[in-house]
Amino acid sequence: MEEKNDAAPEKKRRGRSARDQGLSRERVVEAALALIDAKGYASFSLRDVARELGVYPTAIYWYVTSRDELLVEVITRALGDLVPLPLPAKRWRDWLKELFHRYRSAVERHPNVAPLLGSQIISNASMNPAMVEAVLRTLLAAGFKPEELIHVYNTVITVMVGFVTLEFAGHGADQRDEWEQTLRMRYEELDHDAFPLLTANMPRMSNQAFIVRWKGGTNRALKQSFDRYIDVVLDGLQRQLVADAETEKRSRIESSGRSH
Amino acid sequence: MEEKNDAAPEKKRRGRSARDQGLSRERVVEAALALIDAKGYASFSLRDVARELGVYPTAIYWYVTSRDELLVEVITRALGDLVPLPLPAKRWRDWLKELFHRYRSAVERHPNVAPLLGSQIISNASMNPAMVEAVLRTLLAAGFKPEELIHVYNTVITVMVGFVTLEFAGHGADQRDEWEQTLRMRYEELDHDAFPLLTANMPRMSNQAFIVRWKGGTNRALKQSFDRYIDVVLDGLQRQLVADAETEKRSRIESSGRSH
DNA sequence: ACCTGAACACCGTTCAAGT
DNA sequence: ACCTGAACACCGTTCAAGT
Repeated sequence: MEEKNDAAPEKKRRGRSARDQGLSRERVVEAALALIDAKGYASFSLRDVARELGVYPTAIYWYVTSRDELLVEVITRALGDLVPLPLPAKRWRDWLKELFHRYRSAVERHPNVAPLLGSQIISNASMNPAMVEAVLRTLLAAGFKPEELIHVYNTVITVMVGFVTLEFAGHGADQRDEWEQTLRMRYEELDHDAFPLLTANMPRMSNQAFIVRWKGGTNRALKQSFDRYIDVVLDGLQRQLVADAETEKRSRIESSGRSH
Repeated sequence: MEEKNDAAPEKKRRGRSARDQGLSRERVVEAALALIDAKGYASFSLRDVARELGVYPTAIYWYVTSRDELLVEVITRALGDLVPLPLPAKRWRDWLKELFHRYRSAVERHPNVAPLLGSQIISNASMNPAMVEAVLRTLLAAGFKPEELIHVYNTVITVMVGFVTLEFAGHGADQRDEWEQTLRMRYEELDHDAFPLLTANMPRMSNQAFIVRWKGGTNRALKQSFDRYIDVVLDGLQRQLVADAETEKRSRIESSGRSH
């Protein structure tokens, strides 16, 4: 147990010498992200941030208007710049692949922010329009039609966010120990007759497949799955591109046939 | 503002006549889900559940050991039975499609639970092994090789969970009004020269595309995107299946060629 | 302008006590 | 067995006051 008190903030600087030249929005955000990295999101509090900075909790409000606004800034900082350098139009697959990898790397560096990525308001506010613009540019250049642009765009964003959220959310130093046992036992005591495939595949699935997980930490199998997942989606998108081009060609031939 | 007090629980039954024949785990979970449906997840508290049931907050602990355990039960109840009826092996695409639609429908009925789906521990604990088993059976029957089963499985789970989490999370009666303004303004004041594609596509994107959203509520464009997304992934998976079958056939021919 | 300090209205959870 | 009742150690946020 740590000593926590509501009284005067500690005047002794903790390690990184807080409050040396006063607070700033930057330093508040930095401290918040550091706390989430260290102790997880579940136990995150503004009061802890204040304690870490050696100030009263209410001092935070001079720099951010609410907890949510602070969290938006934290995610923005954690994600960093996601937009890859421009590539020739034909290399749209490579460009998207790099975008996905950049996003995953960012979350891998700050896995405890993952539970926040599911929360739309916070997630939306922390993504910058430049990224949206760049995705649209890439997709249009690749040849996707304006009418279906929105659906392809939505697919791209889900692919970027969905897997990684699931991969990293709910880990960290939080309280996982109790759940670890419960979940592990649930799968250990599984009936072989009722769940033949699941029990047979337990060695290759446990802690390497979604749902069948109870331990945190990074995991090579999931990284592989992520790459495979990306390839599946890009294959699917390319197939659509080809199909569209063909129907277009066909309809051009038909209409020119009619006109003669 | 509602009247909230820490004193004695209200004895007057609220609407649905709470406490008629005593509490039960079932009734606690039901009340919790009803509260989340009505007021959103952000403001959810055990104490509110107790108030709704007309008991002291601590009475809840006779039926669940913690807030997290209650939330797991809530998700389990909200998701319901996801496993589709068995289909012939060749119809694996239809089976998966129905699984995805069942999941989406469940979350659509209880959109306020969406932020919880990102949190692994809760999400994992609320999904039953029967679903995992059924997915494995379908994928193996479809012809996916045991070595890559885990990656295809992980892809399937992400597709099921990822899009819908993003689609519904962060909505409901919560506190969205303040953010609504902030986000709307951000996109309204966007520079046309710096973001030509985004500004040009605002009419078809605003509140219908991920990130470029500020209003809650269900949305037809996103449902369409979901269906397109599913098709893209299924196309990608089928392509892999075909590619695998071909390399296998080729290697069989080669080896038989060598043996003769 | 920037922070203190007190206060308000909440939380989840523990534990002893009642019936 | 099931719930009350008090208590503990927290929260986010508002607002007046200090410097």
